[in-house]
Amino acid sequence: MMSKMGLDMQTIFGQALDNRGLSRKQQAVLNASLVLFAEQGYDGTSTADIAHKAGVSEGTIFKRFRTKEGLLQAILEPFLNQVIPQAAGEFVSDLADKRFPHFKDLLAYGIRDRIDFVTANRPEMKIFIQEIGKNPILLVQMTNMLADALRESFNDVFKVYQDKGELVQWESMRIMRYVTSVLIGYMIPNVIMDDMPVDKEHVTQEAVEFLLLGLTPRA
Amino acid sequence: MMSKMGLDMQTIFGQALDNRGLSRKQQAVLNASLVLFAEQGYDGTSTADIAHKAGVSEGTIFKRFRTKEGLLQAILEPFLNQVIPQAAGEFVSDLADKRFPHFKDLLAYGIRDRIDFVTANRPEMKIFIQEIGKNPILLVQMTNMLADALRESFNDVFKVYQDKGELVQWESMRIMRYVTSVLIGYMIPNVIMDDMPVDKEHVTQEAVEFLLLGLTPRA
Amino acid sequence: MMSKMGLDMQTIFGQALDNRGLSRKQQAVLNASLVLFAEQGYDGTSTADIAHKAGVSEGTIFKRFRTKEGLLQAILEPFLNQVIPQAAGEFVSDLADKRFPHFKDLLAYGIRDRIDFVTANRPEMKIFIQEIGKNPILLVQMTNMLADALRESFNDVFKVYQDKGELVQWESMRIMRYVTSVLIGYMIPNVIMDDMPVDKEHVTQEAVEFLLLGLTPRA
Amino acid sequence: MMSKMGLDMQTIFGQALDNRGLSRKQQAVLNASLVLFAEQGYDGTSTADIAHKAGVSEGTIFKRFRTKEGLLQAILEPFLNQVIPQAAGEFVSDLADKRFPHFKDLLAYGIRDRIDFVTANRPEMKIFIQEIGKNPILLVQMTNMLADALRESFNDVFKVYQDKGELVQWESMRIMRYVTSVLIGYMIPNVIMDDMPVDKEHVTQEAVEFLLLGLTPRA
DNA sequence: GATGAATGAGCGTTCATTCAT
DNA sequence: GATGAATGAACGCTCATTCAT
Repeated sequence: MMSKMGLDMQTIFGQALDNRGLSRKQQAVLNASLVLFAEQGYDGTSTADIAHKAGVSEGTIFKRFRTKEGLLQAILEPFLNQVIPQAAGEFVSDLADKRFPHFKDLLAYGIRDRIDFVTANRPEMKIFIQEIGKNPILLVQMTNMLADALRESFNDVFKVYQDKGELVQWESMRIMRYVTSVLIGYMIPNVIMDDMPVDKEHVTQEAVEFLLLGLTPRA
Repeated sequence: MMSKMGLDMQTIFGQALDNRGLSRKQQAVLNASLVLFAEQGYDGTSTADIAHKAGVSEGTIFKRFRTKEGLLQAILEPFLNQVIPQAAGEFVSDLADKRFPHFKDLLAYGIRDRIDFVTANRPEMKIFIQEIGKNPILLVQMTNMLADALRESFNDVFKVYQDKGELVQWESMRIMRYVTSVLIGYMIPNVIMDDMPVDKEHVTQEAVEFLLLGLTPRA
Repeated sequence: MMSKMGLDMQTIFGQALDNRGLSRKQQAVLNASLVLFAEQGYDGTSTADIAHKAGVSEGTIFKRFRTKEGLLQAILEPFLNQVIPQAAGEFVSDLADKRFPHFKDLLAYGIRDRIDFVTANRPEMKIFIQEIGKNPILLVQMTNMLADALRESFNDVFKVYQDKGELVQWESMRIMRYVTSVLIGYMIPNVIMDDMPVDKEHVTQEAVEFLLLGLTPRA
Repeated sequence: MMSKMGLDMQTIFGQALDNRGLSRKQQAVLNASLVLFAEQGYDGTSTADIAHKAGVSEGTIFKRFRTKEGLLQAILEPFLNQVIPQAAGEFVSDLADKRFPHFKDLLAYGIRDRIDFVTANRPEMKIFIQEIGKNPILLVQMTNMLADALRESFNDVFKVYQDKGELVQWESMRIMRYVTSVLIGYMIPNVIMDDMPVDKEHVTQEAVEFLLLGLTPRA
């Protein structure tokens, strides 16, 4: 299901591809690209590398994906078509549905959830981060889209706790900025380093402790 | 206004280069590389691009810097081994010298100062960020270096306010993590986008408000 | 006339190449390299020259041969490891099979045969000579290889005539040294100069006359 | 003193240089070139290598020698201006002066002498051999010059022994060819390999034994 | 006379892309 | 649809040569 954000990736990437309908070989190409782009970077990976790892000929890559850039898009497009709905619509409605008794509970749940999300999408994250360096517009577009899509939903979610006096009366995007910043601060080394595991409970506990302090109004 | 720490990167960087006896043309090569690597990435910049922008022949680049990689190192090495440690050391001793009456004052001063630092070193920052994607060890090295260099100093600085009951009793690196994360959250778009200015006072005021809340012990 | 030893280098060389599955274009690359390396030397020949002469793109060279050095090896390796040992082995067993009545006959036959061999492999010879100047170990390796392979065979062949009193009682390699030296003395200008023909019968007659004198025991 | 052969090197090399009158730095350049060209070949040696080994600037090389090719000429020209006179005029008149009682004595003396000569000029020899591969005309020119210059002198020297019945009645250049070929056969590995010493007495004894046999008329 | 920074043409090599099979 | 040989433009880099000091 498409998120209600109506996030049209065509807008970002032009000819987005429907990855469903890919043959097994084409899937192998996509998997090989994902791993190699994440490991060695987009520029550091040759189409010959990809073809070899995927066990196909070089021609096969271009038959389907037209250009090397098209391969990158085929990787990032579904990532952005799921990341954004999930990080946005599903995530926030999930939070709303849960009707946590206290903001603290919501925070802990949300942080654990996002740690899982990042962990599950590490290669795509890494590729995305590297691409942002070269194409910064990606970052702004995604940020703006997220902001537009989530502001109202988070307004609603947060209002409950703000009314209870459990959450500062800042606008929801400012609150999200701090939560996100702290989370990123903990996760960046884990995303960038392939072999650095994350202690989910420890991170969650520390982050919640700090954020709760910073986001709870003083008496 | 530049921070009074004397954090003038032009000065530090310039001296480092003078020490190497770089000629005007080689300086031009370094400047062109700095701009182009930041704008288009290392891989996206050809040595012909650099030579053209610097107004020199391609041979001139290799005469002094041996390889394209050597050019990157000539940019990052002084940044990592001289600029950052020096700036960090000066920063923390500066904070200690100032003997701010309250943690709030220290926080505001420090944040403004680091915004200036980032602003003054935007191209190097951007190149560094991009390189981290390919060579994650850089990140670990820098983090460890800074942690080793600053832990004790910050322990001392923070202890004053912790004793006064103005600062939570966390270890200094944890406190720094949150300050840094929040600051990075505000500055990343500014570093990555060439043309996105930062509203220093607004960012300082917001960040201080949140961090003060999150780092002040509850009654 | 080609020697009946079947010393058809085209055949041997060609098979070696076929075994590698070289396409027609790659064959053209090898042929062009052979001619150009012999004419202008390895260093004096650019890969662009080779590509142009072979009627292929420069990329084609590197697809199969990896490096320019690889091209040289693809020429010399079969020459050294297949052509020369095979030719040497066939040569000596051929000499043994013929059971010439007198050493004089053997000498004349062998000299004519080796003149044919050198004539048929002039380009490879020339390249090999030039490479020896840079990489002298090649010479030692080949000399040792030939010595090991041929000593005993020549011992047997020569013994017949030594027992008859037609050949001095020196060890076979010393005898070979003189035959080879004289032959080389006659052939070197022919190998080095592209357009200098050799008068096979005249050389044979002169060389046989001298060698016979020098290798026949005095009464 | 110029040899009486009147060997005008100008003819071969155009602008031959008078190496006398070279400053100490220029001599250092020449020495460095000699060693490096012999060690790594002409193409394998850069002018930067030479300048560094000679302890001068690159400009100095070109001030005096115009081009890298000019350096090669400055090395080979005196070699050819001494080698040829010495190998020719002085050598042959020396042989004549000695008035050896038997051809055998002349042969032994001459071979020892040429071994010494080759040993003393190994680097130049090696460079010359390498250059012949690229510029075969050098070989023909030198061979013809030697032949023209020496034929009559050797005719005279050899006639003494031919009249005594100690030497075959071949023309002197044919006799020289065999002596030279055998000597070259023994010396080539020594010239090409830097570290391969030559057993002068052993070589002399073996070579004389064979050549005497081959060049003495049968009863 | 000597320097060495600078040059720029040319090199070997890579690689995304095409296309005949 | 898949192949992989072939392409050719572009790359990083070398090096003989020049020239202002």
